[in-house]
Amino acid sequence: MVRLVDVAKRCGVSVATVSKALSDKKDIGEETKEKIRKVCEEMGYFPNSSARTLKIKRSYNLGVLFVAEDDSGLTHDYFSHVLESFRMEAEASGYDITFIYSGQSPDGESLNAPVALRSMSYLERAEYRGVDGVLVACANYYQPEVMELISSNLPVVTIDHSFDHCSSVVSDNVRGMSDLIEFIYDRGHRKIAFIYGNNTSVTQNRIASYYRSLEERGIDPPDQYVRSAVYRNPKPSYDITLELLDLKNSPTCIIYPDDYACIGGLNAIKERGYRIPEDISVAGYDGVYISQILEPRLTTLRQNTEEIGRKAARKLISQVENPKTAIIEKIIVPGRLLEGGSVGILRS
Amino acid sequence: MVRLVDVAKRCGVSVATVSKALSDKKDIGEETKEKIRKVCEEMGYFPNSSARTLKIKRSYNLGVLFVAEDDSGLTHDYFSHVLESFRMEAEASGYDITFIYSGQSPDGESLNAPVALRSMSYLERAEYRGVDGVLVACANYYQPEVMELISSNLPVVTIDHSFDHCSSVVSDNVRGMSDLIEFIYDRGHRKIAFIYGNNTSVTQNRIASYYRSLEERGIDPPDQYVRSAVYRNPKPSYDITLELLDLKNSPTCIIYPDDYACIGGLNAIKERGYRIPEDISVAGYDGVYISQILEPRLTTLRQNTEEIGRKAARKLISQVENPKTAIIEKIIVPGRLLEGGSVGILRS
DNA sequence: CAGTGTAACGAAAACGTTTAAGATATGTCA
DNA sequence: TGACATATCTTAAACGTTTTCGTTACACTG
Repeated sequence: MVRLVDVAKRCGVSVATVSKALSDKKDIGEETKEKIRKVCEEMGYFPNSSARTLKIKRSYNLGVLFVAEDDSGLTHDYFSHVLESFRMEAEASGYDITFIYSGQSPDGESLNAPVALRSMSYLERAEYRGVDGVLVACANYYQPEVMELISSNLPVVTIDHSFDHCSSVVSDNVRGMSDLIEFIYDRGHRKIAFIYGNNTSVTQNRIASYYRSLEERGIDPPDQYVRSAVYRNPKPSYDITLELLDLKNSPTCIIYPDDYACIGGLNAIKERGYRIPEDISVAGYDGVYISQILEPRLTTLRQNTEEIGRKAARKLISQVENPKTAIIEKIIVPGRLLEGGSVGILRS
Repeated sequence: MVRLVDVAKRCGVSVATVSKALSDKKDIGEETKEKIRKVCEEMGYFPNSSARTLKIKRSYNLGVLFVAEDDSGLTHDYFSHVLESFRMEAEASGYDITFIYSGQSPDGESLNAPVALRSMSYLERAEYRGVDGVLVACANYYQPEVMELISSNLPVVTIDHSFDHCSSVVSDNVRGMSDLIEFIYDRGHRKIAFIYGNNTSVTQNRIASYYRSLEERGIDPPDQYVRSAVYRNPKPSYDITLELLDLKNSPTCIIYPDDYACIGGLNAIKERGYRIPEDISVAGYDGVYISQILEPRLTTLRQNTEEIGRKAARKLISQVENPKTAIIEKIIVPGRLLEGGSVGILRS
């Protein structure tokens, strides 16, 4: 590793001069700067981020806290897309990304681990690594550890959940659901069931929007039409779909918690020998890749994960760089309806 | 942030003593150690990783280089599972994870970025952040930048590609393909087509194993049965499937590059009005989640992503911690055949 | 009692930066 | 010409650790 002192020697100046030249301070002569830059290039100099972080207390490193409900972690379709986009935007601004997790090893037995690495909380971990800010994407925002992090004075941006003391980027679930209902209603459906996922604010918004959108159209769905299932899990949706199909007054369209759960429904429907969309219509949510390569393509609401990730990165970075002036706000990102072919036109 | 000097004052000892007590050196008295540990706990002391890294030149941080062919990055199903498992294992050993990427921002215009952040190569980035080792999972291992990293003296473990000067963890594609062929053959199929993906060593191994497994059974597949498509892309597989179905001597079973591509095939088959597995059989590869919730479940070869990620982490960490004695090796991880229901029994 | 060994701790340098404060030379102005 | 401002560079302290090398006190040995 070539250090400041190496290029200083080569240039015949002090390390301070080199340091200041590189950060373009105005008390260094222009031709000196030029020469230093040239030599740095030649020697392949790069600053040592640890030394730099230690001194200026800015690491240009962002933490990412990712705890999905089912431990799916990175493999979660929605979150991984958000993260990828977040990563790219952060990258473009010169930030690196480090995962944050509590260091509670199974046995506390990390033999070679750094000194005193008893389990840390998320916040402690973030401080230990000196990250400048943290992106929190997490199913259960009310864990004490998560709350501690969010309530700290570290810049934090949350995804799909809002607190009043930190910024958030949320997918517009209210609008998403109403778009879906509108589309389905316009195709003649009146008996629309909704199977929803785990209890989160996302789910609550979708349920509220479902009821409101129907109400606006003079529809009061029976209780049996609104059922609880599990995100990304086809089995509960499969079971409930069978029950819905067996109702005396069965729905003509079923909305699922997400595209994966929807596939459980598809299987139930096929099993009963019904065709989609001729005999019954279905709609998913998320618009994951798979939903658009199935036949028929799913009618679903694609959440704009790129935009969510990008805006989250921008917001977080702006908070890091302008701690005084950055505004705490809730950024709502609309999705887009993918028509697919799983919702049929109903005439009767 | 509470520092060493803070707990030193509180304990009435020097910082050196505290530092040594925490790393359990033998030249500190037992009761002193006990007291220091207690005070650290009370005050919530954690070391500053930057200072520590700067001094000891070990960051307890691992880099991850992820470049998929199609820029899917983290959203790549196979890699994201490997990474998740890698992360968990690293976490259990007290290591954090940071993404490595070249810092070439679109315009080189990261105004607030650290000093002199012109674009760095992967290696430079890794050195800049001081990571102890790097996991490389990447489609194109022959990019100069990737080669530079792999050829450096930084500990590196590669996934699904082997070089003789660094360790690798690879999925057993030879065995995987032969297991698949064996299963299909045993169910009576003799006309087995193989649509393969992009040209990588993984693909080459599968192709070779396909030919060899058939040869062992006295089968010499016609050239039209072995076709080139694209990983994770249903369209080419769709097109080729139609062509295969239209052959005079059409196959009774088609093996696809992966489960996603297989879905393209499924659509083609449905379009022709054939049933699976009654009229034609199909097999995927990977065993992704979606493949097991479709109806019929895909017959596919599940790659053991957890094991691959875990072994990669163990290997990398062992190389980091025992630079002298760690063995450079190629670790081969077998997959497991998932029977599914997409390969039927052929009698004639 | 002089010498030696050992246990327990501290002083200080070092890691590679940044930056406040100081130093030097040069130009400007009254 | 002396005072002062300005431009350019250097010195040195600081960031929070780790670790080498002392130092001190004490016990033991012959």
